[in-house]
Amino acid sequence: MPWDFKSDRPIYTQLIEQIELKIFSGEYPPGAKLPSVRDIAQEASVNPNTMQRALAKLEEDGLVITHRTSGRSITEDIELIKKAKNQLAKQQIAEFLEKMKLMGFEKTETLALITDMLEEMKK
Amino acid sequence: MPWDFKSDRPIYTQLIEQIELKIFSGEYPPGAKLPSVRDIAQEASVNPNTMQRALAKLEEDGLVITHRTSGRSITEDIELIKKAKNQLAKQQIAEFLEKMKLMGFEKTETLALITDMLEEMKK
DNA sequence: ACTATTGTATTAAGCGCTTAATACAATAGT
DNA sequence: ACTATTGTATTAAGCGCTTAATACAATAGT
Repeated sequence: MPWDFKSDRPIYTQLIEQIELKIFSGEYPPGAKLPSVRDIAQEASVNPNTMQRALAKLEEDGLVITHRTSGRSITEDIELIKKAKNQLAKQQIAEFLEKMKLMGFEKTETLALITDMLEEMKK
Repeated sequence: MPWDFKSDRPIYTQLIEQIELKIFSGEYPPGAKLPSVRDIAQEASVNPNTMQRALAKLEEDGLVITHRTSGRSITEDIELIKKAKNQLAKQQIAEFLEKMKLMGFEKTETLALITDMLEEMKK
C-alpha cells in the first residue's frame, strides 16, 4: 500500500520520519534487513531516487547500515535507537507545547485538553 | 524582526499558521487593523506576493476581512475565532498523539513525558 | 564462472514556491 | 480635486523537489 504523505512537506523528509517511526516502534527491529531501494520505493509509491535520499539521511544518523551489494539493515545498536527515539519524543513534545502556548493555552489547560482527548479515544 | 521559518515547509503555509496563532492568542485582537501587505511582508522579511497568498487563505477562512482600499482587519466574529482555535488545538493534539503512538509510546507513557517536561519548564 | 540483485550516479524534464519588478484600480484622507 | 496608500495582477527568473530513464560497479548466490 502507498504510504501516507501530506502535500505541505517534501516527500523525502516524510519518508525519513516514517521510517524512523517504524524503527522506533519495532516494526523494523534492530538488525532487520530492509527491502531494496527499488522495492521499498515501490511499496511507498515514490521514485527510487527519492527513497535513496531518505535512506542516505538515516544512514548518516547511524540508524541504518548499508552493505554495498547486499542491501541495507537496521542498526543493532539498541542504545543508539533508544537515544534517537527519546530525542525525537522530546522534540515533538517541545514543539507541541510551544504551539499550544503560542495559541494562548495555559499549561494546565493544555494538559486538560490532552487527558480529555485520551478519555475520548478509550471509548 | 524577521519571523521564524523552518526550511522544510513552504513559507506561505507557515505565515498562515503564525498569523493564526497571533489571532488566537490575542496578539491580533478581534477587529484590529492589520498592517498593509507591503508592511507586514517587510516585517516578516518575505515577498509581498507570498504574504498576499497567506492572507488570501486567512480571508477565505473568514478570520481576516479585506477592505478594498483601506487595508485588512481581523474579524470581529469572536465565535468564529474560538471555533477555529479549538479546531486547530484538537488537530494539533490528535497529530501529536498519533505520532507518539506510532513511535510506540503508550498513552500513559506519553502523558507522563509531558508532565515531566512541564515540571522541567517551571524551573 | 555466471547472473541477478544490490547501491549508486547522471541527465533532463516538469512542477510549485519565492522573489523581483512593475503596473493598475479604487478610495481614504487631505 | 489631488495624492498617497490600499489590495491586486502579471511576467520572468531562479531554486529545490520529484520523477523517469538509463547506466555502472560490486558481489551474493547459484
